[in-house]
Amino acid sequence: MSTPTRRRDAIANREALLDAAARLLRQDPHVSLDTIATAAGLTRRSVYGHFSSRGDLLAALLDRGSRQIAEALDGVRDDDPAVHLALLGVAIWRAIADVKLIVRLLVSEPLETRVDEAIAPVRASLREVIERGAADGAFRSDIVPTTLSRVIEQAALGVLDIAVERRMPDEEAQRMLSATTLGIAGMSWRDAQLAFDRARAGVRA
Amino acid sequence: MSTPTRRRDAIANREALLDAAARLLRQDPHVSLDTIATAAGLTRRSVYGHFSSRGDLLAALLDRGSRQIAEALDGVRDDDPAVHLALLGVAIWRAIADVKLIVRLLVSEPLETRVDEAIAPVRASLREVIERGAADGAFRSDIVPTTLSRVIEQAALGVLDIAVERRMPDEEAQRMLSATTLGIAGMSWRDAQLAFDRARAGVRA
DNA sequence: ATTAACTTGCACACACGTGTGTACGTTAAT
DNA sequence: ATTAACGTACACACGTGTGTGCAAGTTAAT
Repeated sequence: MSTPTRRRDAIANREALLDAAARLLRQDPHVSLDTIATAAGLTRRSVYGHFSSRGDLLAALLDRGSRQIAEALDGVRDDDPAVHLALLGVAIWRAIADVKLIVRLLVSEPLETRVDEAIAPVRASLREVIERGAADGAFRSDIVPTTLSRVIEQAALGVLDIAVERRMPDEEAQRMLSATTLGIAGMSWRDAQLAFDRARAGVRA
Repeated sequence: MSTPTRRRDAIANREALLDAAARLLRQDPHVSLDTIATAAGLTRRSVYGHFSSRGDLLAALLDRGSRQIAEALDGVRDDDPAVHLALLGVAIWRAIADVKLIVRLLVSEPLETRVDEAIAPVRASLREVIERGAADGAFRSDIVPTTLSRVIEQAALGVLDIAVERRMPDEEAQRMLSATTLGIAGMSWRDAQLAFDRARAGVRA
């Protein structure tokens, strides 16, 4: 038989490991496999039944995250740069949870190139909208788009930290994310609010 | 003699250790004492001549940082909340470099209470100016000051990361810091620019 | 020049994390 | 009910980091 006959409790455990890893790595990028395994209801030994090494687990986490991001990125497009940026925040809000920690791993793990690959589409989308907004006067033009998008990205991760830490409801987290990104982009908070509302209206429709 | 006759190369080495620790811990909160010692031009063994343990070194770093912050905080005051916030960023730019990493250690090290104590004055000052700005209409009022100041704090740390990583000149880093903080606070980027320029003029005078 | 402070180099014990092996239970498949 | 997949419990080797002891060297003091 060519069927590897994967048992369904096994794939559930694999997901549980990835979930636990995502949650714990967010707090400390150096959590031990033992901690992760225990949190997932397994033993450290059995982790190696799913992943050949620690790095392999991280790589799997990265894959899952980037796939989620790619999905979230679909359908995000608007002629108004402000609305577009707000949409970007809303769309990514859930997807980025896993990838957030992966950015943190940039320093400590030897996965830099793969991480860059995974985040590249988001960065590209962000830079594009920043440039467009600067061109039509909605966003600031005193900071080069490359730098500005990095700052926005970093700040957005910070907001996510706070949102997670305070267990904010989705709506509030999204509003905060939009307030932060649009604010750094250069908009006054009243204009940013309008853009966010228009973005939500568009999503709902 | 009650004089412990501290040798001046010893106190220089102690400073070198703290400097190296500040620089390296910023990149990775788990750097080994060996790495730190070598970067400071010493041996791991001799570290224990200055600090009784790893935690003791971190505590010393924390003390130095909070003292620097307290100094930087003096003389930061302005009737215009926007100018005040911009001034805060400029004043803290250098001082916060050491403390930034200490915030990161919040997770992994058992220094939480001391860290909170060290940062408390900054947070208080930040919250005060946020409230004042919201009251007079310069800043946003759709987010509670407590949350807003946390977001600004987090974003400012992110900007510092980028500034350090890109080796930005002081002037640019300060401008970016002000652009970020004032932007999240709710100002349009043109208004924020004006406030920043006024802040710099005041500092220069 | 002599003393005391400081640093070095080596040694060791200890804790913790990773990766692997093996025998023995459990659980999902057919 | 039987089989194969999966998990557990114990084991070990290996690497890395911490904290300590001690003898010998180097450097700043007086």
